[in-house]
Amino acid sequence: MVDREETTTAPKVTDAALRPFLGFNLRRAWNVIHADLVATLEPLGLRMITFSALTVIGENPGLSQAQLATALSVERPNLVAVTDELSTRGLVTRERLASDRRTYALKLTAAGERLLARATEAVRGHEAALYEPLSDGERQSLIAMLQKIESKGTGRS
Amino acid sequence: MVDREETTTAPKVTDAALRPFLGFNLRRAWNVIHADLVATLEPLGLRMITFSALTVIGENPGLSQAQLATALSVERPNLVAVTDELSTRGLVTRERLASDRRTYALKLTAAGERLLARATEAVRGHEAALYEPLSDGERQSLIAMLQKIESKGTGRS
DNA sequence: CGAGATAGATACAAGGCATAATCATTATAG
DNA sequence: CTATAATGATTATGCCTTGTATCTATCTCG
Repeated sequence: MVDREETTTAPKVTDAALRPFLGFNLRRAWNVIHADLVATLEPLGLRMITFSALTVIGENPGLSQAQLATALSVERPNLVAVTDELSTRGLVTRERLASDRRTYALKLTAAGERLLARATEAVRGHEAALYEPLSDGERQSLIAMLQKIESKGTGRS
Repeated sequence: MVDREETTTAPKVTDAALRPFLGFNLRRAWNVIHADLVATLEPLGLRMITFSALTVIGENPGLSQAQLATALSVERPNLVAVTDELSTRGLVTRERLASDRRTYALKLTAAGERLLARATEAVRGHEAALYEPLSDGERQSLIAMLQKIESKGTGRS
């Protein structure tokens, strides 16, 4: 076999030049969280978007799909499949408002409440594992810093 | 116009139930950074992936495409279009290695070096604006915490 | 009533990202 | 030395997510 080392130049490839950038580190951390979160929700038959939708509906019963889309920062058309799925699975009810028959009032069913409770617990556990190297104070400060960064933008992706 | 308040139920939709989750805040912060970063690189004719590639090539001259793919956490096939573009634009050279004529040695051209320098400066400015609400110490601690979270994962998305 | 706006839905296009298969080259085994 | 396996680069392909344009039904306002 041939000597793998070039003996003259860099034998290992580094990303040190990208490490000082906040965006790079944020993206990599997101990759880790995302992969773990998907694995956490998959046994419950949920995706990130359906879990988020359940959470916001549970917090704001009776809201419309347009309001939900705004809260989740997704376009209205992309929410249709989500509410269809949640409705078909019997997790959410869509009732027409008497005052405005264009809009739906979204509410969790009893099954939706139960699944949301289970999913919330699962996600808490998932986050606790990722949070593990951080102290309580660090976690709070991390979220606070992320929100400060978020506030610098217009809010849309 | 009609009174927007329902006077009986929640007039505003909140995402307070999602705010305690690290993943939610991270994703929102990423959206802001991503949108601003795209806008920053667009005038230079760069995308995130091409900027990252230029940076890593500049830091590791002579590396192969497989090494670059690993460093950037992208699949090899998806890197072909990137190196094609950089090569066509005269920013990067692809030279066959005499020792192994399968692999390319990627290097920046003089034009590539110049564009990378300009882009790096632009991205630094972009990040400085987003960083603005944070102190120097907070920025270091933020990146350190993100790297701790990243280290909890397997590294793949 | 008629113009304009809004909620939801549909259709469609574009980008990101992963897999499988292919080709050329190199390494390894008999 | 020849056959086989392994690797770098490439192509083709498909999935998933997300955005835009458009349509219908309904509501508000003049």
